[in-house]
Amino acid sequence: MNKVHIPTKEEFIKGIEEFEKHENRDAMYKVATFLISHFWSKASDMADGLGVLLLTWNQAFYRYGNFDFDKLEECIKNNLEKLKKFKSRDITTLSKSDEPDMKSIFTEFMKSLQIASGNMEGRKSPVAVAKALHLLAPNFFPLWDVRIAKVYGCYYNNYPAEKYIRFMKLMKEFVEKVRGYVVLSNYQNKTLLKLIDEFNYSKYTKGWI
DNA sequence: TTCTACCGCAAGCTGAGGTT
DNA sequence: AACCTCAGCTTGCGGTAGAA
Repeated sequence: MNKVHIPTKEEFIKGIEEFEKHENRDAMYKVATFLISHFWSKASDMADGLGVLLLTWNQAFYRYGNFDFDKLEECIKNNLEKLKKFKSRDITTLSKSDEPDMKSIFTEFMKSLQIASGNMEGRKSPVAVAKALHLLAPNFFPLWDVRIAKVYGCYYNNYPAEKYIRFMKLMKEFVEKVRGYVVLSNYQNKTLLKLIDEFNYSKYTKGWI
């Protein structure tokens, strides 16, 4: 399915409500968001902030072994200028000319966030990359997981960066359609992309609605 | 009461093997 | 080529039943 199903306002809000009812790890998102914005441009502290989220939310992946914080710090340093630009952007401004930068940044984060030791050394996680990029540019990079990616026809077993770009285009359309559904200040100033992930997670990953 | 063994599970990934 | 399904992987933790 490559066509975006746009929910009604009622369905959308129901998804967000169910997420908040069932999912109690959301505190990590707030803490990590604060750390990233507070320590912006200090790559080492930013890496710690990302770690807060990744090692909790993405525990299903990192239970096999952690990523290397030094590598992540290096990756953030190398991409800080690009990240700064994306941070100030909204996904609705996404254009074809962004694709080379997005692709290279996705690929570099994929390398730096791979499992760094143990039997599963080298294993990569496109889901973790999206979480990291979203924290760094919360109005520009969307969140996904395997179930959500499949529903939107963006399953990432091959060419994950390309699939993520495809997913971004779909989420851009989603944002444009549901913009008027909610007043963000009623949702602890989460971004629309975060709320969309809560909806997607409730509907497609968990089947709560 | 405390120790032990066992079960179930987690905002996932990979590969093989299928279909379209 | 793209896409999907599903078993298998692997670790640490909380809960539980039963033994010591």
